[in-house]
Amino acid sequence: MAESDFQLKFFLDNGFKRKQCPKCQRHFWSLGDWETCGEPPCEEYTFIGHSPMNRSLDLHETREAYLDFYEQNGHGRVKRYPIVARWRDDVFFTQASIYDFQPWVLNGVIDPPANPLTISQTCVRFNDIDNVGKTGRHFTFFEMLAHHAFNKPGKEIYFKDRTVELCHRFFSESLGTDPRKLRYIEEWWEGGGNAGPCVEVMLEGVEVATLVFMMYRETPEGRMPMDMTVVDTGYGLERICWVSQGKTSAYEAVFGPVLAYLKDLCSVSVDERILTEYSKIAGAMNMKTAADVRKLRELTAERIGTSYEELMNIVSPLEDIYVICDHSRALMVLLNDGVVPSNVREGYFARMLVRRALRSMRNLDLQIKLSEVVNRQIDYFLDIIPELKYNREDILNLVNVEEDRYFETLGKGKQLVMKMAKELKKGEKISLERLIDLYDSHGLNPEIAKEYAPDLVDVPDHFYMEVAKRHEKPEAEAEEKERFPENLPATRMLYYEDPELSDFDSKVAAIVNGAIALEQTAFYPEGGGQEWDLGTLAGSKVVKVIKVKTCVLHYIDGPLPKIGDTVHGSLDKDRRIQLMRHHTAAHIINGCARRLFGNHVWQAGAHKGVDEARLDITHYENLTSEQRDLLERECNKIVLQDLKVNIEFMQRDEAERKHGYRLYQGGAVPGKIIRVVEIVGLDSEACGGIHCSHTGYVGTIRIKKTKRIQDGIVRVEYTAGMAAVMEMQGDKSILENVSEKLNVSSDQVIEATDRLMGELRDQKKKLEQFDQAYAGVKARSLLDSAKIVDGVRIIVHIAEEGENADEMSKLLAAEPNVVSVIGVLGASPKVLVSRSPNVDIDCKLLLKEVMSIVGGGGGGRKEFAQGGGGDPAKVAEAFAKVPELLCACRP
RNA sequence: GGGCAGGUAGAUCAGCUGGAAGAUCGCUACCUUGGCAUGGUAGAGGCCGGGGGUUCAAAUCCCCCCCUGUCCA
Repeated sequence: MAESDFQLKFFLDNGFKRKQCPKCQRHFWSLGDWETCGEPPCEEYTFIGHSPMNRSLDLHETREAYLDFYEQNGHGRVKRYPIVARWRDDVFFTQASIYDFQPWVLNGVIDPPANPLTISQTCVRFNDIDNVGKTGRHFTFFEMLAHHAFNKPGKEIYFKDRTVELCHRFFSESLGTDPRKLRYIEEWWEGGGNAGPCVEVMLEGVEVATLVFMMYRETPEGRMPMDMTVVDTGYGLERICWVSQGKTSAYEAVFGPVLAYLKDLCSVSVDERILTEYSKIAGAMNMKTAADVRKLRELTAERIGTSYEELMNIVSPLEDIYVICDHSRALMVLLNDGVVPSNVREGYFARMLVRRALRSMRNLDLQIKLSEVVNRQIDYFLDIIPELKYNREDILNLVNVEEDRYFETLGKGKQLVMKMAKELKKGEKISLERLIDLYDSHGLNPEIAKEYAPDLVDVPDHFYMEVAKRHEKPEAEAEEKERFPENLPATRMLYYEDPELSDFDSKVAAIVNGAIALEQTAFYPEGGGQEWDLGTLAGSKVVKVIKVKTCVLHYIDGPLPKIGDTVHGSLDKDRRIQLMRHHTAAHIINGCARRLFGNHVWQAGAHKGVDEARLDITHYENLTSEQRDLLERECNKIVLQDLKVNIEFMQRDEAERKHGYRLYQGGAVPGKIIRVVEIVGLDSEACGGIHCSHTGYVGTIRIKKTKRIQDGIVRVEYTAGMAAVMEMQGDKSILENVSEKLNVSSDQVIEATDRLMGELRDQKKKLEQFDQAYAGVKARSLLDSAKIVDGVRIIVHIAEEGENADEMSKLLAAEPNVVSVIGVLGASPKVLVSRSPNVDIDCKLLLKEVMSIVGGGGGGRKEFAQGGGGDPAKVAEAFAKVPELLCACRP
């Protein structure tokens, strides 16, 4: 970072002065005469109770004011991108407006939807979730207002000067802020592999915007200048709204009717003075643990001259209300954009929101369902996120399902706590170790555990840090990806122009990493879960075809041609057709599943091979066999209706207007122009795959099996076309085979199998009965011929074929005055020693003596012992000595 | 993707450092009563998630897999 980075013409021409903050040492620019940079903790909030703006705006008005201003100033207004960043594999959620354009716009693959552009991007961040409700300014869900400009060489839009000017004019002209109140802090920004100078915009103690000027790229060789420089701004919608209203916290400003509703339900009254101080101190604090929160409260209590407890009584219900507002809002957007709550990945965050919100509702003793709150959020956002209208029912259903699941978890947790309580000694408490266990393994947080057992649980301040410690582990190393050179030649994709084309000629454009890049190709590369085409190229077999950016690379099993050679390519047509059928079938299944089960159904992954294919969909429970068959019937109805499949390259805006965000099923590429595959009346997806022109061409669709591969995701295994026929024939031959073996006709197979299984069970039982009876007879005869020593019948017996030694041993011991030693010969002999309860002999000792002769091991109790191993030939010898050994085993 | 907990009768769960699979509820039949609630007696119901290993012997110990729950990214 250099001083020259910030010597902007705009600052210099307009009389801005550069100063250094004496507290944080950073430099800042302002028209006003300020001592410090203005950012907490160097300075406190100064707007609460008296907004610096000339009008008070609610959330929606603030957003509109912003977008309108930039639209008036030559920016294209762009609709928000989904909150699930499906176009990226490095993050789950959209966390900033620039995410919308990474990596595809920034790396130059596609053009931005407008340039310059303005957007209000829905974002969600979970790293500060513990601060939500407490600091007055942290949210999980928020909107980032932004204006972006992408400057390509020779096609400059604007950079630092214009950016700062626009920002300054927005606050001063549009919102009517005294321009002297704005302070611009010089900073440096790094992230996502890019870097550059940035300016933090401070207003009355609040950072209302950050203006980033991306101009460097981090590479293994070091920091390099970017070909394209980017204006990346971020304005906090919620913060601007807050400042404009001058309320005690951002929550009071942005949550609107939902906050009013909850306050009304809980009948909380607010002392503005307390909240103002609380908010000011919170603004200056960095809170990490429960102890920090307590410190915040103590400081506030001290400042306003009240006790900690009194302050708690006022503040904590409000905090819970804020949490509910925030989480219900975030949930609404997450669920609307296709997240299904689960225990992994994106879904976990939705689950976390539900559970945390429910916990707060519990603290407040609210007797309503969470879905009721979400429902009100939907009302408030209906005009901003129009899809909510269609998704409302589904969103509420998901919340209800998740709420029920949480109560199940709580129920189980309660049982566990009760069990632990029983095992504790008097005066003992449940250890920290076990509390962490309860939370980490069973989802029961210690606050609730304390509710179940108030006297047995102490929750330490550092509890969640202890949990975090458990998860500290060396990170798994990332897989080394194959590197390709920059600037690969773009390939003309003949498969899009004519899907029927199977033979073509092309010049070789380049040889890259042992693969051929052609000027044009009919070979479809791996993509969208569809396997690549096979065939021949330049006289050799094609092994693999992939796409890197806009270049298709062919790997062949043979000598490589030279650059500039003209080569002939020929596809395996049958394979291509089968892949097409499976791909179109995937869209049909996806569309039907959504129709049948709800709008939360999205594609979560897919694979289309030749013999079989699968589609993973988001859904909260596995399909029943009835649902599976229903889905299969619906899909085949679509096939029989022979619907038209339209494929069209469209302007992104137009495509979204026509089809909505449903387009982005398989990881959408946000470009200016997208390829839309539309099954008329059923499903439209942005998709690069090769498809059938009509659904009838797909042929029969068979849904083989559905499986819950993880919480929230159901895998649908299916086949279509010839693969389905092959499978049906396979099933037929299995049935034939079985009916032949059972010697019945195929429609009697079920009956015959039932009968057979019944017979088997009866036989088994009869055999057991016989076994028992035979053992009884045998035992009796052994008793009759037993040697009697001192009134005790001593039975020493080597079991013959068919005798049940276990049973006999048991029966003998049930008679009075008996000691029995039974041996079973075999590769490894076995010895059982038992006695009547009234005989005082140590069976274990006796067994030990016997086994010391035979050679194996054994063990047991005084009443019964068993052992084995050793030499079977020595069993008889050992048994002959039993009478004398017996004397040693008397007490 | 990683960590942790769990999988035993229809349900809820015991089963300790390996040694002959249990309780409670529910189910069936019978007894007690004029009938019901109930009480009593008897009975049925188990590949101890699957596969491999150690051992004379595995529900129990070890490894792999499957399933469920949970926490973290």
